Amino acid sequence: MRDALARKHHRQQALLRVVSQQRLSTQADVVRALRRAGFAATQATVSRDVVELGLVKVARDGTHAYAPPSAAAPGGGMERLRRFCEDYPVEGALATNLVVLRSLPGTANALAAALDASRLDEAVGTLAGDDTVFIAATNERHARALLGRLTTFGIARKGTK
Amino acid sequence: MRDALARKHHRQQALLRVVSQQRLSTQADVVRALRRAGFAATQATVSRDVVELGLVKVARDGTHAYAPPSAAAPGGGMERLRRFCEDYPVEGALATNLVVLRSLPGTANALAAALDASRLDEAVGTLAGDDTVFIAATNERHARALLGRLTTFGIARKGTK
DNA sequence: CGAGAGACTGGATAATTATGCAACAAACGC
DNA sequence: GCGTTTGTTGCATAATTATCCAGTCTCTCG
Repeated sequence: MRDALARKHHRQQALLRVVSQQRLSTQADVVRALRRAGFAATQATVSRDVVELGLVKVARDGTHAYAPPSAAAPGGGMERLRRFCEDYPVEGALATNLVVLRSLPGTANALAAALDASRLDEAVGTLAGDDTVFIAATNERHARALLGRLTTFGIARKGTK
Repeated sequence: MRDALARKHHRQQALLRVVSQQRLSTQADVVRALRRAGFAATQATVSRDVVELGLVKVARDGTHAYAPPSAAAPGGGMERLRRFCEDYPVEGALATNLVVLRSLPGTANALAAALDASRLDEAVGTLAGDDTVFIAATNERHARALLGRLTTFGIARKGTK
């Protein structure tokens, strides 16, 4: 399944790119743009990606267009998290409404700080130990969504569910 | 037609208000919220208002919700606060008679200054740290009212509401 | 005053988006 | 290995949103 995960990640990256560059007013447009970029996906998949990436559909000058989340546009605090995940191997697991992340010993606080700076909507609070971070979500559904978003930063899903 | 114009304006104001205060995930929800606020309108009209006001439908926490773009109604010396909230994501929470706001690291003082300049009646005093601002109200009732007003500026309510 | 233009709205419906379901692939535990 | 669990996707379709069109109201001009 590593294949599928990698494909998904690449597709979502491409998705962010095309929506920020072009004016795409429907998901069908997005599908076409992705196809031109070499990614095959259906409208259903795009719809799910939109949720996971937190994209918005804005109404502007009488028309509509998809856009990246405003927080991500000005290079919001998420850049730090992204860099962290590039520098260190981080694994994420689900425990009901809790997302449990494990990184290298001594780096948990830095990771938690980066998470806080990212202002992830689903996160109610974070708690860091030495190499482990707990992220509390309001419920299992949100925790699941949160972990999904984190994988877009390069965090690897770990079993133990 | 003066009537119709005024009605439209009032409705759109109410629309901005309900959308920034509640989590409305469909236009049908919006219609119901408006009706509770004393405004009759159909989904078709709401759809048009959404375009006119530049509202966005954001995907968050795995669900969807309408939100103000970053523009809202006019105010007094509150313009600075409004602009601040447009530029930075600010979250507000309630702690008895205290309103706790969190913004991006290093911006708390600017936020507090903007709050002071707004001369909010309910605020007895403000105290800024690095990314957090405390606003003291005389009592819980006032704190609650204050947070409600702040949400009309685009400050997101944090916590179970 | 009556005709015409322009603004706003709702009903009906076309267009678009979200989701239940099933299929399949990978990872885990035994 | 083999059964179980989790994750991703497409298809079909339900749910939601945008828009066409007609009706009403008001203002303006002749």
